[in-house]
Amino acid sequence: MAHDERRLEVLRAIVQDFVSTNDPVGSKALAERHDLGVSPATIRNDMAVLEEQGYITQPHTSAGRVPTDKGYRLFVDRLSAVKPLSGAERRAIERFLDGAVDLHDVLGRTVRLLAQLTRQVAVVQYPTLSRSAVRHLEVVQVAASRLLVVLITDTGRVEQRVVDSPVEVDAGAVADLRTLLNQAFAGIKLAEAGDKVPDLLETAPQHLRGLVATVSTTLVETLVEPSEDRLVIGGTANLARGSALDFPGTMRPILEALEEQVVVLRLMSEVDASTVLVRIGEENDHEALTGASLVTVGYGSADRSLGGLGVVGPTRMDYPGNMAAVRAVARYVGHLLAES
Amino acid sequence: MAHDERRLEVLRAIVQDFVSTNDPVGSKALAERHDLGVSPATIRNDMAVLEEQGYITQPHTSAGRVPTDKGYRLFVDRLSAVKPLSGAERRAIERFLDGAVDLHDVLGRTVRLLAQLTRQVAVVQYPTLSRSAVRHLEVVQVAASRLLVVLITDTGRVEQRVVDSPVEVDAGAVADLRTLLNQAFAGIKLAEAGDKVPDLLETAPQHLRGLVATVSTTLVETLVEPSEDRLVIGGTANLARGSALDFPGTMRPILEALEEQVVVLRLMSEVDASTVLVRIGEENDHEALTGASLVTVGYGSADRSLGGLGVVGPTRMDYPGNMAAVRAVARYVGHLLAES
DNA sequence: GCTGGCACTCGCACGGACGGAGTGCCAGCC
DNA sequence: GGCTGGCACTCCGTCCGTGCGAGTGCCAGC
Repeated sequence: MAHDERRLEVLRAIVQDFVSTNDPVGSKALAERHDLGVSPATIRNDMAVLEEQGYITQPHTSAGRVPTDKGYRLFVDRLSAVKPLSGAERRAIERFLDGAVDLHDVLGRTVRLLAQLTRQVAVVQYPTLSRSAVRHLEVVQVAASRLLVVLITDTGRVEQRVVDSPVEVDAGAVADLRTLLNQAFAGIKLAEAGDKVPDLLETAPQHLRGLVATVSTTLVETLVEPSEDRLVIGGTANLARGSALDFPGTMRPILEALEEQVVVLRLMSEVDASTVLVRIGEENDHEALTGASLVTVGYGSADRSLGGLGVVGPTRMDYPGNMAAVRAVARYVGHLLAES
Repeated sequence: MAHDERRLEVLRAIVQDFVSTNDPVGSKALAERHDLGVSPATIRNDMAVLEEQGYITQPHTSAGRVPTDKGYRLFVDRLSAVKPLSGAERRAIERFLDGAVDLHDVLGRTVRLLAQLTRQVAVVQYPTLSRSAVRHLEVVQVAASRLLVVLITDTGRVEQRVVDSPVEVDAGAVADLRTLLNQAFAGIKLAEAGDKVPDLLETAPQHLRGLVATVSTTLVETLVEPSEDRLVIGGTANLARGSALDFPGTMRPILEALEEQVVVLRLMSEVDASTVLVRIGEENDHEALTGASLVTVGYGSADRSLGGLGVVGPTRMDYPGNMAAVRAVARYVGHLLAES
């Protein structure tokens, strides 16, 4: 069994060296840079086995070895210790995020912070609407038969919809509508808001029914759609850093996938706040991302995940470091949003 | 003078050919592809003059000529006819933008549309806050001494601020505060909101003064800052399209400048709705953008510019096409926002 | 089961040769 | 005076052959 253990040690060394140098790593360099206690020849044997098992591969005969996706996976699952953040990094997180004036600002700072800490592309999801609850609904009249309805959630999101009323409305009707909507929906999770509509319609006074029906169905329909979930993306310049080195093809499909927010949103839908989720290369369903890795986690309080955040980078990334950064930032953002 | 005219014609041909092929263009190819009515030898003479005047240059001896920034400038100013959009493009604009549910959606669609039409990076600015007027202010209590103030502008922007009150407030105070704020600020341009604060404080009942002061100064201070103006950016994948071909250095500084929204916002501050503004290469103050060109224009109604939008791309871009697209989109967005 | 040695493979960098595209200039022509 | 065809020249990009170095696999020995 000592064999197996050393072999894993060799794999770890290969991953670490390759991540830091971006050169295929050979047996000699490995023996020099790591205290494996054996000679290059022995390492070569181990490498041959690792290659046969599919954990590493050589770009061409007589080049060093490079980890495969499977190799990275093993590394992440069994070989990487959680790397604690440095004090400076912790302080940076606080300094960066404190003083944000609103949700937009918090998430904007978060994405910049993450991009800076990890030197990767960072992605932050707005708190999911369907899991948010209504804090307040505001109705503003913008024209005789046109209303602007503003939804404020308990997570700080503010959404607006313009609704055309079937009939002209006056100030009194607007006030009544506001009261009715708030009575019906305040404190209710958006995912469950639809269930309240029948009740609401019943209690509404006759002359307001049409208006209430229009407004409430518009709200429920357009706000619960997952496409309404939003993303903030930052640090795309980091993609261009190693460009040719990191992404053998081009980085274009990745940029496209990021702009196609739906793709990333689907990935985000799987996160939860307790574990950092790592997807490596081919593990990604989406074709454009098969050359990339994602490190994601949910943020929010213990009992309630608000949304996800994470980073996207080459498979050749510093997994322990990125996992630590993503987790730390998510925790801090979770606290921040729980407070407000 | 016939000389001069033909020389300009040669410059136009060079720009057009170079934009479409990305190869330095030689005298022979020019004579073949354009009806200039003279032989390559003559064209060579003209090219020598154009080069001496600084409109074109050769990457190296015995390569074709390439337009300089100055050459593009002349082309844009005197040689390019406004290229009308095709019917399909016009229809695309309408199809793409109609059906947007709110401001966020309108601008998101706009940026995607522009990126698609021009195949460049597109940038759209949110309606400037300082030029917007207050439509409504809403106050929601989130804790004993913490209020959420929501500002709705006549351009459809919704901004929120959390304000910590110096004293605990009750529901009545919140309602009074709401009324006071709306009385004071409704219809007022944000840029002038600061002037109203003293009046407001005077008319406020004694027991609300502290609260009103805190809230109104927070609003005025944080909302009038130009940094509060926002940008939507899209089509960054287009940067990667020609990458090495279009941007000799890397595209990284450009991505960085785009993320550094302040840079672009400053550029946007100069636009107005009547003329399309083109900045070519070195004409850009910002160093990272000296290899790029910007085509921008303001959007809004005739009497009032709300914000700017435009595209960023290599100096080697289709200026007439991009100018036409940018202008058409800006017009349509202007109408759309004027309605709501 | 580990190690040192050795032959082998292969990619890459270097350098010279070649071809092609394009130019500038000049003499002649309209 | 201006345009044109011809010509010599320049220089880039490509291709090919060589040498070098890194790295491997295998084998015999400890």
